Amino acid sequence: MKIGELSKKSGCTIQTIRFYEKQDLLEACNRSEGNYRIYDASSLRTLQFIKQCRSLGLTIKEIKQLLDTKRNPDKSCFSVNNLIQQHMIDVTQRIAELKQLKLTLSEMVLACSDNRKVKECGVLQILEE
Amino acid sequence: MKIGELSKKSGCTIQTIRFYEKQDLLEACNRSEGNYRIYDASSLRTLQFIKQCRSLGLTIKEIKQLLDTKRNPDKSCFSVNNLIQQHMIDVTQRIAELKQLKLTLSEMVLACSDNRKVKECGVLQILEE
DNA sequence: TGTAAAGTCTATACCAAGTATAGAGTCAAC
DNA sequence: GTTGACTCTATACTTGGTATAGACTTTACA
Repeated sequence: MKIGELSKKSGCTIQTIRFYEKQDLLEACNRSEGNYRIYDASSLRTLQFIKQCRSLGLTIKEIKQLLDTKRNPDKSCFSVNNLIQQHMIDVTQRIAELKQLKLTLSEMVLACSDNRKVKECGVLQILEE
Repeated sequence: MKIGELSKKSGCTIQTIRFYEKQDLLEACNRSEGNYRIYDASSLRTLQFIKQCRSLGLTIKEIKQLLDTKRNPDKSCFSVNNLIQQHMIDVTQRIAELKQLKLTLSEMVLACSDNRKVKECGVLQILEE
């Protein structure tokens, strides 16, 4: 299949597919006579894997490591578990930060009301502290 | 004061201060004979305000709007309240997304254990679904 | 007074993970 | 034969900084 079809089947844009190839996430595929990229089912599976990983927030570098790991089926999967666990710790940490931020923002919302003037604005006063 | 002192007092790096100036967040300040930037207490206050806003996750564009608004003390502060409320909605939304992500990640962690081989890895199996 | 070190200047490149565009070539249908 | 859809490469742009090179200014010390 050509890149347009792969794009539709995977839900990635054409640009993104080419971008992943340049980043060595997707290996360079065969080309048609007219220099069009020709993909097969395996390309689609890899792309879906990449997309899944990206939706978890893994970086391209991390996904590259996962893809490398997958090429050695008999090695230990420790690094995979480790990556996911560390990522979960990071996400947990980020949630905590955002919750604190939300608290701060809610205090700011309470500190003012519409119909005030800028010079009386409770939000700005907090921001100037 | 020169930029190094402003940097220490504000906690922003020298590069960041110059970056904010280029982005029109900090207005161009006076220069010494040797072309060094010379700041005063008002620059420091503005910079602290910017830093505070950035710590809330406001974008440079949004901060610029706030600074513009501050220049008209007698106008309504509606836009300020609106900005913060919308930002809180976004943060709330992001927290929900991250919580869902954390759930997914925790399922993945449970799906595997160390000491498995790559071809048996529960995490990779989920990622390949 | 000379010089070395510290501070500052501008301009440019880099990061992540794409997105957007221009300008050219290819392919299929009518 | 030509129109339109598709694809190609290369390049620039996004965000919020960070890092660097190479030059200039100022300060400290002998």
